[in-house]
Amino acid sequence: MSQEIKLHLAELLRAALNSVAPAESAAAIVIERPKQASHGDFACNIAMQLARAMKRNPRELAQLLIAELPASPFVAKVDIAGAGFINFHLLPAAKLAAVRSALTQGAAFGRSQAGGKRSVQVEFVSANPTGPLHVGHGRGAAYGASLSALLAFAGWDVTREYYVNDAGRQMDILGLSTWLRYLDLQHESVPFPPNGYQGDYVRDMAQQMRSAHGARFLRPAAQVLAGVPALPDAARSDDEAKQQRELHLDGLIERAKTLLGEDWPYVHAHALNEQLADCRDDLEEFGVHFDVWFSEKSLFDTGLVARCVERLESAGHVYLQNGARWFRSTAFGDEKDRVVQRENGLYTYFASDIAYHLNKYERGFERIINIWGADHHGYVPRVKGALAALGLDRDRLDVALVQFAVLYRNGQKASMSTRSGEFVTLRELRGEVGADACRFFYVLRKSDQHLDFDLDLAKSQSNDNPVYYIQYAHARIASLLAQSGDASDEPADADLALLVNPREVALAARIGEFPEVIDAAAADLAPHAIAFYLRDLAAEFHSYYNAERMLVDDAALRAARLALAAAVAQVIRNGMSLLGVSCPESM
RNA sequence: GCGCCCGUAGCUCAACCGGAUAGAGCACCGGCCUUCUAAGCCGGGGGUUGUGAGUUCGAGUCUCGCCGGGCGCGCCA
Repeated sequence: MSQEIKLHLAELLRAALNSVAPAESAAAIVIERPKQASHGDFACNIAMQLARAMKRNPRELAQLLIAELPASPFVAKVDIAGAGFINFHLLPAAKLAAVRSALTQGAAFGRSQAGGKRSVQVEFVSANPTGPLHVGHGRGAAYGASLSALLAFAGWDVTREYYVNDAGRQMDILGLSTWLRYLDLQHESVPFPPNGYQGDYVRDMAQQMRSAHGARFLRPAAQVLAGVPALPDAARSDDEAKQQRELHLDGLIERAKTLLGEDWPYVHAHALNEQLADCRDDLEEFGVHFDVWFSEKSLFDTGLVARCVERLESAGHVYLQNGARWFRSTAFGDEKDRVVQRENGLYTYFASDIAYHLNKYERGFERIINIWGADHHGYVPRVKGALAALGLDRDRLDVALVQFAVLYRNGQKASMSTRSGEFVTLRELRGEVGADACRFFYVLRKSDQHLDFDLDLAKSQSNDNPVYYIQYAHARIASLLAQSGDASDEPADADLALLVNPREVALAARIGEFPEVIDAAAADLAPHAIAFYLRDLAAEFHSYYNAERMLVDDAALRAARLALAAAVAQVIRNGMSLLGVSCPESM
């Protein structure tokens, strides 16, 4: 509704401009919402914009424009304010119309065609399946899920995708760790490497493996260590010692592959599948769904990584140095050139990532959005550079960086160390504060801002908690509607003209803003704007509810007020569902 | 050292891509439950938007310097 009004007002001004200043008739006319209610419902700064070029006083110019404005069935009055703003005040009926729209359109109210059914891929979380998701992943999950829902609501054809890093050394380490714990269970103990995965979930997998397969993977401990470089003294933390620990780990992986032979892929896959399944369950319980789980390994299996590097090479963007192949990313805006194939012949993670992005383009997405942790920001120029080098339009890719979330408990930072498996997992967080509060708190900040996650606040069943504040408004309305129970209160039939109270008209106008909020939030990739809007809407409703009685004796007025309340509830449901937060009928 | 991001009320954050008197929540102070859910409402104090300049009708927003914080600068992923 409000978009149509905006267009309508712009047309009125365009007509006025044509007669006042034909030379400037092509000027951009921007209609905006004033912050202050006394400045009307919409405002335009065109008079100030043109004042200089036309050498006129802006207020005078505004006066001339207003005089030439065609009549409108929506506008109550137009006046000049400040330095030359033209302020439009709408008739109450124009604002109350939003109530009817919300009720008739229901769950579709606010939906927009802005995306034009264009395809967009949103890739998010994509955590290594080497252990439980932690609270940092949770933020990416919440943001990605809400953003995806928002884009879909705004008319985009959205594909939600998780990139599974199932090809690299980290997965080998997980497989090895699981196998060593498995041997341990069978009393073939090898000292567990300090840089292996220490968490209890690894022991759990080992236990499962033994239950399912008995001694199938059992090998003598003495053979596991044969020929493996020794570990340095545990107390040492210098670079050389670190290097030795990595060599030790690589040696163990080699031994595992040799000793297990054809059984190694099974152990490897078992660990991967277990972790992936766990991750998927975790996310499902968080209300986060994916359409595609894309395997990094498949990029190697299909030869796309190799083809990709060849394609860069034949385009003249790859050179050989010290036995490695380098992509000349500096030619495309990166700080330094990057290795794509190492001296030992293995491709780097960067190489498979280029292939992955090429694959995204080949699948025909018109737009690609990557949601990455902010620590990857330095990675953006090289990926975009590689796309440009492949002759692709790098601007089809947007990278949304999500800053870290820091948990606070009793005003103290909660530890989040990944060492020795002692991190706060997403599952623990959900268990402690609940999925609704989690989802809401995660998106209550702009994604590129650091997030201080106050556990005590998120948990509190009190008026301090913004999640409940909005849910409470919804529950109150549900209660009202349940109590009316009168056929004559059917909201859709109500005579909205009876809503003459300024609070009621203002609340209706707020409802009418919802479609604009959706479009703006989608354009900015900013679901937090929905959370802020819903809080404002809830506040305005609570205030109205306290000031006026809804269930009055006058049946017609009662129906009108219930219609207004029902419309508020509908908007709350629509907004909250985009954020993945429930709307209880009672609290 | 170089690059990117960020400094807004005591705290946590908004501010419709340059607009009007910079707004919310928490915390603090004072009021409102025999009537629709008090997880609510009403009122109050609190700011040189880190800092210095510049751009213009107009700057929290754009440009540059400085101060402070975060992240990144591997033939790791």
